[in-house]
Amino acid sequence: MPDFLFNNKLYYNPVEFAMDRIGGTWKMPILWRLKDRIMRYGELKKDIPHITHKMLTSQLRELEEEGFIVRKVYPVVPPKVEYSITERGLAAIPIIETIRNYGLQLMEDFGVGYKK
Amino acid sequence: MPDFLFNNKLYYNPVEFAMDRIGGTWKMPILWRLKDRIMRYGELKKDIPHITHKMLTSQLRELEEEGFIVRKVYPVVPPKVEYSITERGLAAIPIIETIRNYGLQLMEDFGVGYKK
DNA sequence: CTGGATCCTATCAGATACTG
DNA sequence: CAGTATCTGATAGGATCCAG
Repeated sequence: MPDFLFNNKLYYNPVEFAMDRIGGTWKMPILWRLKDRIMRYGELKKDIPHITHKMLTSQLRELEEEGFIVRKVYPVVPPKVEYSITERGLAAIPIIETIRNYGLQLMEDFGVGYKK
Repeated sequence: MPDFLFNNKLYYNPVEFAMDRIGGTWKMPILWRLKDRIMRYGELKKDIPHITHKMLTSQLRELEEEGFIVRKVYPVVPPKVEYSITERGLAAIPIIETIRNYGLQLMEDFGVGYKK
């Protein structure tokens, strides 16, 4: 598997490419919540624990630019913006589920307990 | 899904936990190469393009500490060290394969070509 | 041959303040 | 309500040098 370029960045393998699109701390949690419904910015913010305003905004921008979600702005006051998932975004859902199940299995293997 | 602690680090979900174990640029490439054979340090170094001495060493240490690989030292001069995969490491292989296939699919979807 | 330590840089991500 | 800008600390990763 040779190296390849995408957006002027050098990748060494397909795993790295995939993780650059949907990896990081927040992209999967966002896609997961949009998988079966449209949500407004504020809803996402309330629904995803710990995420900061800045991170939510920037991650939504990147997911939109790369075609995983769609942003729809209603020209009203106060502003209303809705986010929905695309075909490309939906294709990522089974992968997220797979990784999530593996994570649960690993947690059990490591004997990880929940914080009270 | 509540938060939980592992090694004094706070995790928000199982995906994050999994990616902290086998994510990053180098851990999957290393596990992948050990999946069906024992390899020496120098072999891994030669076989994984772009990896630096420091990163190979540190990633091997972490994978060993968390039980994904085993390190066997032969007390000879010059030193000989062999790395092999464990049951826990083998359990990660299908996940890596899944992500890899998804990455290939995404690359096609994005029309990514190879660097000559 | 294998490994450790040091220094340096780029990027990531949190906090905060400001805007229409 | 949603978004932008700036500052700053934390972390990942590369280059290089020394050691048994």
